[in-house]
Amino acid sequence: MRNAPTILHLDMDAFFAQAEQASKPSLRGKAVVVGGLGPRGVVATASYEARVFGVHSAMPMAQARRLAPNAAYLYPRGAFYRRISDQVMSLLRALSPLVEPLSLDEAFVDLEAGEAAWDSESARLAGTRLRADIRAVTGLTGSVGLAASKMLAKIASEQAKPDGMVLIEPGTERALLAPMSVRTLPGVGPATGDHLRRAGISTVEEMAEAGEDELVRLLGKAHGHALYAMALARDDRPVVAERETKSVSVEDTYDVDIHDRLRVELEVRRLADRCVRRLRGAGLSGRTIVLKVRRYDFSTLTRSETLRGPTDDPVVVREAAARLLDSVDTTGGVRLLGVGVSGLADFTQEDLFAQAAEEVRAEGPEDEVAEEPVTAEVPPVEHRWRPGLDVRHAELGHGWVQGSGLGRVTVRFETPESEVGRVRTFRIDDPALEPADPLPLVRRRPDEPSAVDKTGDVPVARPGNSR
DNA sequence: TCTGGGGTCCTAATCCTA
DNA sequence: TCTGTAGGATTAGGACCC
Repeated sequence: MRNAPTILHLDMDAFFAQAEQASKPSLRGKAVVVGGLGPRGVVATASYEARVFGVHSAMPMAQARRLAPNAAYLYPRGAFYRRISDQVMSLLRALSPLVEPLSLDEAFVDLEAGEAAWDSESARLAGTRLRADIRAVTGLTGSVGLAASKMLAKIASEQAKPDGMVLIEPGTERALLAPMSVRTLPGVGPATGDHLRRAGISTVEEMAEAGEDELVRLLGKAHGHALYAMALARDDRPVVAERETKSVSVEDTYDVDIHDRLRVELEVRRLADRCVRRLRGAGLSGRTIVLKVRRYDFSTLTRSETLRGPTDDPVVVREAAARLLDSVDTTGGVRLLGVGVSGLADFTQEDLFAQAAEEVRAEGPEDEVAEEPVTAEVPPVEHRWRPGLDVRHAELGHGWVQGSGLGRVTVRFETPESEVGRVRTFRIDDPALEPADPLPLVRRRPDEPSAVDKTGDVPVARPGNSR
């Protein structure tokens, strides 16, 4: 492990919720919950104002609504968040070539590799500048952790939240970790946490005292060794810039359980097509097809089949998924279906099954179905006016959907840079109203110096919308 | 109103093959 | 040809992460 705190972990604060608040002035300072709004949705992100009511990620949306009935509930806008994420990641890559994104809103940066920092002093400076740059470019706040290892940098950013920075001085790590809950360590979730607690181990110190052999006995070889090292604050994992994809999958949870076997088969076909579209979009093909079924009682099973060679042929994936479904009993109903492909290759090999399917197709008339093109799915009408979506009205300009139902849609007309806007209600088929792209959160004038300018001073952060 | 979606990694059983 | 075995590949499930 290095002896300078030059690994940086960035974590955007309540990212989705904060982005929505920055985008919609009327939501600033208010409880905002982003997630699935259907009957089986869960919370993706809750703003800090919503967390006061006990709402947190992964909580069933129904429970969140009971706890915070007056919060704003919004659908996630993935493309919008991705755009902001790209801006943030660019700022990180300006610091170092070694940037490891963990998700849209989190990443590790090896500052030493980028010669952006070499000791505590320079690391602190880099972190401070980065936070200011993120604020200037995106209008949002992120928290920064600095330490000599990934694990500690992540723990530091957790402590820094929201909108802060924490640096863990080398040498102080073990003392800092000792009193913390075992759940602080990466890789200790609910199951492992319970397991350890039943063995009388609840703090990191107790873990270290238990010893490596005992942890291996309790948790298995890989997990035991890894967690013992973590408990001693030993973590040599490097920051890895390019992690290649190992699998591609899609899944859907249905609002009500599906009982009809034909409908189940139809859904599996659609999922297979969607999965292949994603696979091809990434320029990949794969050998192993996986079917996932979650039954009415939440029991989950997977079935997989490995082909002789990689494929990205929708017909081949559809047929494999259908074969796998044959071995699954779906009486009683299913709540979720999923199709995935693993064993990926970044080339597309003409595989034998695809060839066979091609030959059959050339002959029989029943291949109308197999010929069905892999087309984009058109969203159902009721999803056009999802809460949170940006819209544009011919006369009233830019706004967002506050709610819809009973043939009406309620729109608030405001933009990231405007005052809190007014609300108007329209018929859902009003021709003056159409979906719109999100507006940028920070408008950059052409003459404004770039926030990434290395020689310039730290840009002045914009006022407002901190969370 | 119980429990999303997209991933990764590990383990253990079983099967195949040398 | 029969038998035993070691090791890799496949399969299924679970834990964890954001």
